[in-house]
Amino acid sequence: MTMANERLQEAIDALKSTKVRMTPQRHAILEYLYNSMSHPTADEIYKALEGKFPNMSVATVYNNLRVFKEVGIVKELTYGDASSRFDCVTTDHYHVICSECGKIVDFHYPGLNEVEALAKHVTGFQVNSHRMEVYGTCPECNGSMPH
Amino acid sequence: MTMANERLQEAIDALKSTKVRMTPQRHAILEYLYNSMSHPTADEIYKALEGKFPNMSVATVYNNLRVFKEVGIVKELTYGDASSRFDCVTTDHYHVICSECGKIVDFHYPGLNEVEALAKHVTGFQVNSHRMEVYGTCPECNGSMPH
DNA sequence: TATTACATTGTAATTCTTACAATTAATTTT
DNA sequence: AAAATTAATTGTAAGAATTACAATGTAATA
Ligand SMILES: [Mn+2]
Ligand SMILES: [Mn+2]
Ligand SMILES: [Zn+2]
Ligand SMILES: [Zn+2]
Repeated sequence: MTMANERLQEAIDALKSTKVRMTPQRHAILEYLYNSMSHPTADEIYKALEGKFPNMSVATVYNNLRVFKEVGIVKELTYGDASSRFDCVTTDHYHVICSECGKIVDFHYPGLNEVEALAKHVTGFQVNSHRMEVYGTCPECNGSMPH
Repeated sequence: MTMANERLQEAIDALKSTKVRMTPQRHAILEYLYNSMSHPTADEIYKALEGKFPNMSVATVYNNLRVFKEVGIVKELTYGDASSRFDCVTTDHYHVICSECGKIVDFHYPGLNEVEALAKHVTGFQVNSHRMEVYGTCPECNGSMPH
């Protein structure tokens, strides 16, 4: 069994332990998320599945992504004007985003606990999370790829 | 002369050195930004000025905020679903955001150059910036205020 | 003053997302 | 297995934020 399939199965099991029913659409959306290993938008998922589900509504994609978020098997990455992207890797990690082509690549970094602590100290806030992203250009876009 | 007025004057001078003309609407938007010292939305600015400029269009607010961004005297803070906020402090700083009431408070932290360097190293991206925000609840919202 | 360039206004269009009511499907009860 | 209940899907309308556009207005320049 592939890595992706294994994690997909875990997600399905997580859903089973709630009142959330498994449906063909739901399964397909999850399957797409876990196999793509990218960070697709709702519309990308919708378009990718319209061959298999010609009658599926875009509302179904949004509905289910919300359900998945609530259960905790998907995270939403929000951006300003552009549409949200969805990440089926819910363990802590950060993203590097290409300003040219929009590509998103995961990377890990030992927590920024100090930043949270300092913010708490200087502002008096009760701090519970942070968001961090790095921007730049990917190897394909800055012409530094060997060819 | 107050601090805010001093910085407002600098912004006006910065505009003078370009082809950007000073208009009453422009001046009022800048004045509001520099005096409020908050991080208002386009609509908040629009509403705050409609007494003084009953005929001002919301498009004018957006147009001018774009101009100010291009000149470099204003920064846009983008969020997922919610509307953008605008910051007339363009020097490097981070924000703590209250999840309850939306309040945004500035704080400083010695640059996260290491994070950028690591991201570059592990992803091969040409890195040029990052975004970081801390989330929590403000003293007013978490009931820890003396009263 | 005439010309030109830039700015404002009002409104329509666009994009992403959610709301809603009707229909369909899955689960539970009988 | 049939009936009753509950949840999910669908199609479309509505919402909110932002931008596009054409007409009008104002400032700078010749
Ligand atoms: Mn990711
Ligand atoms: Mn700020
Ligand atoms: Zn790229
Ligand atoms: Zn608060």
